[in-house]
Formats: sequence, structure tokens, C-alpha cells
Amino acid sequence: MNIEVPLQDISMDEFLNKYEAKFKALADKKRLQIMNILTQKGEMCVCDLTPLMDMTQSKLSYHLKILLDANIISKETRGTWSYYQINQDEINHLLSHELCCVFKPSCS
Amino acid sequence: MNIEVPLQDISMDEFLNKYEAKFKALADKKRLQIMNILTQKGEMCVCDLTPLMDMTQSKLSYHLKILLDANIISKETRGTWSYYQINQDEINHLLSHELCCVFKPSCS
DNA sequence: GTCATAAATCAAAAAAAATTGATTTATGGA
DNA sequence: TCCATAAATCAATTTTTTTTGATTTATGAC
Repeated sequence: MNIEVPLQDISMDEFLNKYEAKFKALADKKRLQIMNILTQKGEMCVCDLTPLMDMTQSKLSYHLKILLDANIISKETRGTWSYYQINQDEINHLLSHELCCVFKPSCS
Repeated sequence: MNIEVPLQDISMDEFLNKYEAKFKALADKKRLQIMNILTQKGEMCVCDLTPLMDMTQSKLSYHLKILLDANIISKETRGTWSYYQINQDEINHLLSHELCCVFKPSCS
């Protein structure tokens, strides 16, 4: 009852799953806008991001979670506030150098 | 009745629209798989891609069109056949060097 | 012309993702 | 403790995307 699949294919399958999730996270204008703001302003809390993005808090939390789950941004909670920022390493491994300054902070 | 918007914001808006469309095209496992096959095999027609992808012709055409509309692949029709290939320039401007060989053909 | 094949398109159904408004959880201050 | 604020989560709805199967268009062979 064993179904054999070459190792190569399994790892390619996992690879594709991983990148599908990352590109899905990037595939939304509002999320790209969030990333652009975080790129420009650095660390921000949800309450400061809400008026800038002009969306309800629950909607913003939803989109932040998608970016967070894809490891594109990271979160640090201090007190009642959650501070989000771009996960620079991840973005550098994913996007071309041309996307510097728009979605990639402090790149030369 | 004129609503003035700073030029900066208009171009950022267009920029975000453009990249949203490109990342949407990448945000699907089957389409990433198509890209991987085209990366490895170079130019391919739909009829040769169909058995490799194990999908119906209409479904494959649908996904190819999404990649084509996003300028990620290009098409050349010869006779009754349509040959598709990765649009290398586009991919180089979009993705990091790390994605070489998986989604980016003939990169050093 | 007819026939066979290649590929695109269409409309309906199904599935997935986003939005909404309400609720919950958590922290800190009075 | 009670209250206010921050942020996450939930369930229902809406919107978007994908899938399906059929149809259409186009090309070349006979």
C-alpha cells in the first residue's frame, strides 16, 4: 500500500506550497500598501496604522495576520500594543533588488 | 469638481495595482508549477504541457492566460500550436536571485 | 469541402478569500 | 475593583477566483 514518490518531487511540492503562501500574502493591494508604510516608517502599532490605512481595526488585523503567517512581517507586543515591522531577511530572499525602498527597507 | 491628488500618490497607486496583479498571478501552486516546467523545458505548447500538469485543457488555458496577462510568460503561435515561455526580463525584475533555476531560466 | 486536432472562450457551479460588525481577551490606570 | 483602550477572533455575508464541461475558433491534412 506504499505509494512511492521521488524525494525530489516531495521537496519541490513543499517548496511550491511555501512560495504559494508567500505570493498569496503579497497578492493584495492593501497588504502591499501596509508593507510600503512599514518600509517607510519602520515599526508601527495597529492603532497608528489604522488611520493611515483608513480601514477598520478588524480588517487591518486580518491583513496583518496574513502577512505575519507568511513571515513577511514580524510582531512584537509591548504592553497593550502590538508593533509590526517588515521582516527584511524574508523580503530580500523573495523580491528583486528593484523593489528596494518600496517594500524593502534600508537596502543600498 | 476637481479632486486633487498629489502626483506621488497617483504613481504609487498605479505601482501597487501593477504589483498586485503580478503577485496574484504568482499566488497559485499550479501556476508556479507551470513556471517551473517552463523554466526547465523552455518553450512548450499547451498540448505538451497538459499531460505534464495533469489538468484539463481549459483549466490550463485559464492559468496560462493569467500568467500571460501579468506579463510573466509570453506566447508565440505557430500553426495550430501556441508556444509559451517564461518572460525572463519580467521575472528578473520581480524575483530575488535565490529563485534562480526554479522560476528563472538561464540565470548565472 | 470534411475531418481531426489545438487552443481559447463561455456560463454555471464550487471553492476560497475578504469584509462586516460584534464579541472576546488582555493590559494598564484610576 | 471598574473602566478605557488595544488588538485578536468569530460567524455571517459578500466578493473574487477557480473549476467544470460544453462550445467556438482556427489551422492544416485529406
